[in-house]
Amino acid sequence: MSADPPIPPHEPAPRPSPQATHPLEEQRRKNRDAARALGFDPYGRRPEGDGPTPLAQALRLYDHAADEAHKQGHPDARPVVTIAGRVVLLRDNGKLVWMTLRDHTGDLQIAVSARDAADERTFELAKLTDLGDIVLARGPLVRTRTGEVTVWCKSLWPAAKSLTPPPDKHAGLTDPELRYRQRYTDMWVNPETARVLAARSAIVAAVRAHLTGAGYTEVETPMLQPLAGGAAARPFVTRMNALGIDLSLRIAPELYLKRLLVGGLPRIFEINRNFRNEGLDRRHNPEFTMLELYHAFGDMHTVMEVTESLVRHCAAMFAPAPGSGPLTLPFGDHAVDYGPPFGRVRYAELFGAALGFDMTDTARARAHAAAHHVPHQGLDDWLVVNQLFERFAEPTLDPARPTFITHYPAAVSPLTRPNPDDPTLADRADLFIGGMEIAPHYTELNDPDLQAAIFRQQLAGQDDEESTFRTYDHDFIDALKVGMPPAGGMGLGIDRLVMLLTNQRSIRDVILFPLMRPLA
RNA sequence: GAGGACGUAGCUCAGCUGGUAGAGCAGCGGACUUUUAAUCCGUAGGUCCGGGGUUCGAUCCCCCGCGUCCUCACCA
Repeated sequence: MSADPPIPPHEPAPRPSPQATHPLEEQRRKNRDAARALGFDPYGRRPEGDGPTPLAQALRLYDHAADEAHKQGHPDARPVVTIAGRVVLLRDNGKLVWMTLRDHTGDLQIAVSARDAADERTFELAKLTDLGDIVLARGPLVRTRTGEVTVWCKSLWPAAKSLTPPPDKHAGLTDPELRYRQRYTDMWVNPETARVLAARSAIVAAVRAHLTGAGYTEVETPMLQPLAGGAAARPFVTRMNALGIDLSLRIAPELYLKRLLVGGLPRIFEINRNFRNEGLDRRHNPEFTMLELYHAFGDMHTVMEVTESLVRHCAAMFAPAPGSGPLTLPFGDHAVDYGPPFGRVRYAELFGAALGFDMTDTARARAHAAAHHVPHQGLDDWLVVNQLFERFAEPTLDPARPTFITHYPAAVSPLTRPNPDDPTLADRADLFIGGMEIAPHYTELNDPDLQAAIFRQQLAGQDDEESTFRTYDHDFIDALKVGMPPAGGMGLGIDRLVMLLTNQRSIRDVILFPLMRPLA
């Protein structure tokens, strides 16, 4: 390998006239053009060989003995590396320019000395480099007087000019709006952002590996659906020109996954986006990522075990001391304990403890709702009870202890099989962690007549804004008539899981590009 | 959808009772070959979110709009 520029310079590209270019950008254009005049391509090409060594890896290649030997005048045996990174700090010391480079693995310092650079123009390039530029550097690894491993550059090449001035090198980019709108800047300026987004990838990969290893098949079902079913939510509607019909973006994959159970796939999961036409807040983005999983010849308890092991498995990846001590991770002011077993509490029990009366006392429930400005007018009794439950009972759960709420009322669980011992209860369990609903679990309904009756009943309450189900999916009933094996099902909010495991209080911090209102 | 807070230099932020705007970093010029948010000297940089109103005068007070955040509602 030679130290020659990996790319030939080419002619300066004609640039559209900058009518009102910001002076800071104008200066950077000048610096870029000056580098061009030195014979460098400011938008370089791939370097020779296998490409640059990641910074963390380059750092580990430092050879102390070789460095010392060289300092005492012995032949130079120091490892030479080619690296690339974004310039995040720049200290021009006259005839010696220091830069801190950053890539996805970390930071590494380089130095360009007028004495030791391969040629004068390399040193001149260092003087023309701006914060935010991406550069390629090549040279031996040394340790400075103050002990920092540094690439002592023989060569330096531009890889990409940054015409946009970067945020404050110390304060960084803190304005949430700018962070979300300019994620590309946020990602390299704020290491915390990079950490969270890398964690998200790791979590999704771990979920896939864990489930695939446990014998589940990953499938993909329609995002565009003639009838958006499987959950209680307003869908987004879009137009399909070729068929002249409206389609909904899916609110849940459930009804399709169950068709696959009918078709004979016994253990399936899907990780994909759902779209719900509702408001935004700290816990809600209109599109969010959901894991949904079905297990034939299982039930609610089967999939609860899957969730518990899955969540614990993912939590363990972020535990400070893997394999030893309690498995706790911080979430806000809490230390959430992911150790076994997760808590379990019956819906009725939690309701009674929080409200002070039995949930079957519907008259009292209505009175209580009225007294506390909880929506109740025009709602069925059970929906009133559920309103009270969500308002007063859910918050009494310990946020630091993952807990399943079990034995939900059947009336608020339309796709769930009623409990065989008490048909007013549904075989459903919701996992709560950190004050958030993370994953519901169900023993699925596979009786087509019962399902059809529930659809019809839900449809009857159509004018009622709170009515949970709006559509009668005939094809789904037809599928159930073919015969669906008994099954357990669950859905797990991936974004919320990532929030928990990375200690982020806003869902927008775990989504690469959260929805923002367009600028005018 | 409702209420509250906020919007000032590229970034992070000050700005008193209404009197025409400041700092740090970044930039530019200069000094400096082992720096660490380098340092030192000098210097430039503004639609005070937009529009209207009150006032002799508005970054500041009032109204409307836009955007963000927080709380609530819907929802997972």
